[in-house]
Amino acid sequence: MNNPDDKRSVQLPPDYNPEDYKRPSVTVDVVIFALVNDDLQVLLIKRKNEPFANMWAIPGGFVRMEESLEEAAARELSEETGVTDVYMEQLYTFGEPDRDPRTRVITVAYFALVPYDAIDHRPGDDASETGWWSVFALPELAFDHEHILQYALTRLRYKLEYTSVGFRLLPDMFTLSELQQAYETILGETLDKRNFRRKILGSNILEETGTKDRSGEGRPAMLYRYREDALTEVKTRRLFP
Amino acid sequence: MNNPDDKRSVQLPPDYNPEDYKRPSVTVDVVIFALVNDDLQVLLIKRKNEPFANMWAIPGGFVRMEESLEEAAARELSEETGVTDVYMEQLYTFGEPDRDPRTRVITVAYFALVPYDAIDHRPGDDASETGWWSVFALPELAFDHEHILQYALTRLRYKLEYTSVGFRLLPDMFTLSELQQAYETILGETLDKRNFRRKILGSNILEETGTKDRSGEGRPAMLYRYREDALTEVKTRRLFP
DNA sequence: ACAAAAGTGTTGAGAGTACACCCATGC
DNA sequence: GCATGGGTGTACTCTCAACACTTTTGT
Repeated sequence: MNNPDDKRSVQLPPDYNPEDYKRPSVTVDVVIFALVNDDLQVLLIKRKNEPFANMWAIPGGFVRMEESLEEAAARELSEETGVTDVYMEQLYTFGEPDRDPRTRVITVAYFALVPYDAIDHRPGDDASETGWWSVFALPELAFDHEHILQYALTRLRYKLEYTSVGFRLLPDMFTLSELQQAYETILGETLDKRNFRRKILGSNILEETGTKDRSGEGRPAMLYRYREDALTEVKTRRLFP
Repeated sequence: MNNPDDKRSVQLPPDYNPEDYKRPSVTVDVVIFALVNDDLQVLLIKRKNEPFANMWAIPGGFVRMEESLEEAAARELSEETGVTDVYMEQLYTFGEPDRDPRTRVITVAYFALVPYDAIDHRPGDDASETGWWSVFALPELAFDHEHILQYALTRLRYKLEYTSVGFRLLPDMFTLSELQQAYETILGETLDKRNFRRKILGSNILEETGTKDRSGEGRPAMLYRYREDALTEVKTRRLFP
């Protein structure tokens, strides 16, 4: 895999044209969110090379010439987690000239919501050290990744308020209490159980599975799943009628 | 430190592959909206060269090595309209490998809202033919620009529903009827006058200028201006309490 | 005085919010 | 039978949406 950090000098190709080399590099970075034990965490990679050696960074890499940005982001996600087919959306493109001290790098940032139980936890193929970090207790991050991560977190919270993507962080089947717990963890506030259930069920994005969760201590809870045919975006009240 | 402008050698990844080494070009495209005679229009440029010669396209250009994406977008806007300091936001980054048939071009799209009276209408310095086109009657566009433009229009309408950026298309001072007319033009629906005024004034983003518009036929209307200290984003009802 | 556009309130409906108790199961 | 979490309804408040007439000016 391309590691944007390991670089060495080579002679230029024969069809060298100075104009071609004044192009910025383009990378994709993917902020990968998951819920781990009622904590919202992100996957980070420990850098091995300068600059920012031994600091943590958001996973990412160069966009290849033949792949789309979405494909590049999905590839990065898959390489790090083994997961495909999860919720992912383009976040923003960061392109300050000095964000990478070596050269001009423009990065198209994505964020992904991954059910923790779907993640492949075997050591990464590129032997790089990865780790899950709580968004509430992050290490110092390389480049402008702190900024990107905070932006992603803001967007995730905002998105939770007017859509129902929260369940994308849960397993295929889940209880309403688990879903409510997820929302409370991410939004950082407690929600009323009856109102929460009324709104979620009223938005019609979930369906009962008919089975019940027997793992807990008290009364078994109905398991729900996402209705594939449902619209994720729940229309909120508009500013203008 | 590596010098990105070094013409004799460049830094490459360890698993160097000539295909990977080619970098995509990065451009910014700016969808420039203005209200012209109660019509929502965009500024387009007629292409003179292949591909898509003689077709219309969204103004844009390469990102220079020393400028940020925002600076590049502002520069393009200024070159085409002479306008600075208007509302502009990043829209989305489009990077399908085949969107430009010549080579890989990733474009960071912005959209700008320009008061029509602020536009410099002298012929462009680069002698390229530019024109304002109604978004409701567009010509065939080059590349994937039709897609970008429709995306921008969707975003603008969506944004109007939960923020109050509409007045960014109007002169410094404007009447509430003009503002309502702007919203109706963009959203494509009529709005109730009393409810509109109550909401706009209630959101506290405007202030009276104390002067009145004497140009119309009937009763002169109060002129308002944007309160510089106001928050543009009006908080809407959330999905979860 | 009349044409033309500006400006102004009220009411009914629906959604949001706050709040407390019974139910099903395992041990 | 008790501990544990699951599940349910109602009343009040507030925002939204629909609706028509008076006021100010120019001619």
